[in-house]
Amino acid sequence: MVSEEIALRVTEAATSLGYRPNPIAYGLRTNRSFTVGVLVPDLTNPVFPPIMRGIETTLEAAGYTAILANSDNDAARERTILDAMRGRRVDGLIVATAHRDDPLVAECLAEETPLVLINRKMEQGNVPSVVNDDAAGIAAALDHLAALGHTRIAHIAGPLTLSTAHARYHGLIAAMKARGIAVDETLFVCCEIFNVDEGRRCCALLLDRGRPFTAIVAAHDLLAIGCYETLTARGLSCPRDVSVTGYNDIPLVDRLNPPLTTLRTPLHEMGVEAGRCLLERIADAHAPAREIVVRTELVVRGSTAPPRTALP
Amino acid sequence: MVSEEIALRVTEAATSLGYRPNPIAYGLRTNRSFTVGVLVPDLTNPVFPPIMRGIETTLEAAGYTAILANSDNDAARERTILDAMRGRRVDGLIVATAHRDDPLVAECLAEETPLVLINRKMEQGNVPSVVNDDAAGIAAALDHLAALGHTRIAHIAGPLTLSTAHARYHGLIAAMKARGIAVDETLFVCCEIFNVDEGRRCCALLLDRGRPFTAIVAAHDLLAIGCYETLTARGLSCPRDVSVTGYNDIPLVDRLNPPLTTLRTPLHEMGVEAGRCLLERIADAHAPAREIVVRTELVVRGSTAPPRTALP
DNA sequence: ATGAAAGCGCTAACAC
DNA sequence: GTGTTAGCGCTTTCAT
Repeated sequence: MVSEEIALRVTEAATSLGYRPNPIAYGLRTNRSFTVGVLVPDLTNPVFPPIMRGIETTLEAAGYTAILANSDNDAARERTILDAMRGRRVDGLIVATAHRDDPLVAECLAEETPLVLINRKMEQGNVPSVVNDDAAGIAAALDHLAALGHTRIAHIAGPLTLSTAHARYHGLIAAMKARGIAVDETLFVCCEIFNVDEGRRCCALLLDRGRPFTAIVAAHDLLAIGCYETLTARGLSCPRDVSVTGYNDIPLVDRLNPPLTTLRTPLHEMGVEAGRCLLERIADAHAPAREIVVRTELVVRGSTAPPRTALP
Repeated sequence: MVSEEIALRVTEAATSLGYRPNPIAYGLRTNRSFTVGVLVPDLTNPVFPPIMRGIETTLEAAGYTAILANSDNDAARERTILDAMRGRRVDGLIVATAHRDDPLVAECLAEETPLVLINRKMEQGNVPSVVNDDAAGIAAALDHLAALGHTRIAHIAGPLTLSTAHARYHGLIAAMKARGIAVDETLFVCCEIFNVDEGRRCCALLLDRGRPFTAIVAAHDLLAIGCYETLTARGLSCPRDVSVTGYNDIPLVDRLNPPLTTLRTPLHEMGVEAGRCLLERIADAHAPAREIVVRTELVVRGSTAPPRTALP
């Protein structure tokens, strides 16, 4: 309607004058912030940075930015953060802290805040989520150990209120049963958090129980590293005395002594999918809640070997 | 002026009705977003998560939230991100990607955007920054190696456009001179990025030059890890044939084979300080630009030992 | 089709 | 002091 040239000159003038459309004003009017909240337990856990980058990749392309917060596994903090994020009018939420039955998530859902769980899923409620195939992953670890000849297998599980921990725990039991391996629940212990200290503590607990075992399936690489330490402290050698497997294949575990046999999860890809899934929900709050399951791959390294003799 | 009870009832009613002050409207009116932008090269580099957490700690207490972006060391991306952040009307910027002479930073400064550099500083321009004492750190590494008896010492530096790399490079040379150790610049090589691949490549380069050395001072832990790999690949042993030191003490380097001798930098604290410093600048854009220098501590582990014989 | 005006939720400036 | 109003920069609605 107006000449091309004029249009161009106007645009030029605008930029040269330093004009930038103000997203705050835009947001006020349209009631959107083009911001999404990402809630993780602790960014320092090496699984989260790649996930964050994946999320960023997707969101950025769609003009969204992420605001990140760490809950440190503290429900009160989680509540504060979630409130603050909703107060800031985030357009959606990506939550990596959810428990299998999480009132905070339920609340967000009730308020119709678009929400996607990552590395977590809800027991019920039809919440979109991105997870890896925990049962298959843990079964692969078990298969590997069984093939090496292990039959007395211990498990350090995560807190069973977390879906991943729950799925790995029950997946392992199911896999053991399927393969005719005796399930001795005194060889199963649950940690409180996925970190090295807890791995150390749980491994000691296992050893102190006095029931013989030749392998430990840990529900997280950091737990496996804790096992390394306790084993060393007790004068035991991995893999000679005890084989250990981890979960997630975080950076540098391939260079530990011994290199850790673990399950590789495509963390970046999970982040990408979570972002995509959230954008879908933002576009249509009543879109069907998809559950995206990514593949997990066993990476065999030096921490697993045939059993020498049952311990202790 | 109005009765306590009424006031309480009003507040109650407000919350029960789900009222939340709208920060978007607030921001539109006051021209503040209570948001700061944090720009890092790559969150996946283990130095950044603790820094982020430190930043978060400070900002959160002051009611600010951080939006994070990764530049992947790409100047064009950096520009896009910075534009996007300023477009979003961030109240300030924390930048970990700056070069010693960075036009983008200069531009932000010219626009009077409050800005703090972290783990970087500018050659000139009086920009507030939080850094560790690179010269002292690298000198501590050198002292340690010298005390072990090393005299032929190689250095894998970072890109010299980065202030940390620059300070470590020149700090090392100064320290060598001060101790009467011959400075052979053919034993110095600069990498392009701080990562394992570059460490591998640079170590190979050093070996291929054919000048004998018994120790490598790497400007980053990831570079040191790359050295491990090349040394192993060439049939050399660390620390028997070559001692290696890193920088930053990132997680798990204490559990490598051998455990890495490195310099511990208080990353979380640096984040906290950067946040604090930025808040100061936001409160008063013309506050004096402080340069905060945190202490660095040498952590001696298994990757350094007395020299056996000069290589190759 | 095009242009004018109202209003998003809040605060700051202004009268009273 | 206290209550009212204008207006932040944008979109959307409503006249024209």
